[in-house]
Amino acid sequence: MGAPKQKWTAEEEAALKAGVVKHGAGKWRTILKDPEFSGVLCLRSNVDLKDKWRNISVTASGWGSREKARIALKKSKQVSNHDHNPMALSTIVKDVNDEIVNAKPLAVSSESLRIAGPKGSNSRLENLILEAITTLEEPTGSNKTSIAMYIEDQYWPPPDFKRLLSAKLKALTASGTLIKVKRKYRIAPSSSFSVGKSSNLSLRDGKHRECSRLEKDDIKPLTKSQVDAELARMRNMTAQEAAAAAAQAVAEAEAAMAEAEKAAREAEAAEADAEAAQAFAEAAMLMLKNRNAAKMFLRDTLGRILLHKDMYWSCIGTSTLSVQVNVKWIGQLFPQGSRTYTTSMMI
DNA sequence: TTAGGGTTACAG
DNA sequence: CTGTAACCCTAA
Repeated sequence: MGAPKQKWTAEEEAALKAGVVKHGAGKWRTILKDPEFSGVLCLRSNVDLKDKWRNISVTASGWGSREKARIALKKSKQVSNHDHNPMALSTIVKDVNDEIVNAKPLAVSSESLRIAGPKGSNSRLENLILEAITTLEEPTGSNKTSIAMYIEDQYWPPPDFKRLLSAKLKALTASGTLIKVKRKYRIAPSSSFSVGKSSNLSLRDGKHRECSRLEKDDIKPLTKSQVDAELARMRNMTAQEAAAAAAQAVAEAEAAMAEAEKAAREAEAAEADAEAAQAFAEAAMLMLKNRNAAKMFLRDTLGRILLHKDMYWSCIGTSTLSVQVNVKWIGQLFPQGSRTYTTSMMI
């Protein structure tokens, strides 16, 4: 009953090889998460990568470990390479790697879009579909075209993707994961995906660990303390470093907002998270205010820089900074679909 | 998560 | 029917 066999495209195979060159064979999960490859390999799981690599190794060398047992019974006619060598690929692959990077430098993808599925066992495509429907937030559900457009926008699916999508949508509807009404798909209420309970959105490791639990009680101090730390560090920075730090701050905001988005799915938490977003805007403002170099940074870039699709840093006149956070994710509670928080400050 | 054995779909 | 590639199962 499974989905039809999904043959590997040349692009996927090239991406896999490039990934192995970059991270090493066996680091399948790492390769999959690498933004450089995640677009092309969006429909593949780590196990898929592993299996495909095994196939490649077998056919390329005629000597894969899987083949060893069988080869004894079989032909001895192959005159080619003697020892097992995925390495032979590495030189070839290096070029392929570059090709891919140049062909489509996937915009260093926003982590916020990556929503971890409820379980790892779901196929990649299934997760993408759920992610699309969730993100699109269409009240009556999303039709196949919308879902396809979302996925194509975020990733780099193979040519036959549409067909696979149709098959998968059908299967998910049949299994009750999705509900189909008038050619539009919604996530079934019972699906654990829509109830952001145990899903763990993986933030960049280390210092952000505190972000991974955003409860209404600790979110505010958390955001501020983060920024305070940034502030302390920025005291001795050059203009460029300050600019980088500002960008970093936005990245952290993005991560925080991604977390908030998840929490916001529970109606009660939504308002608290909105406050958190505003708190962050204020804290970020403080950071910029206390740093002259940040002022230069803003001026150099014409006074208005889009740092994030939902966060704007503006320069009003020559002495006032404004931070604007557009909170879309509480659209379920607010009919207009979004709410904007703005704070301004003299610098 | 990964490695490796097993199973299934598909092409020739 | 046979071989191969994709997919599944599960121990570690």
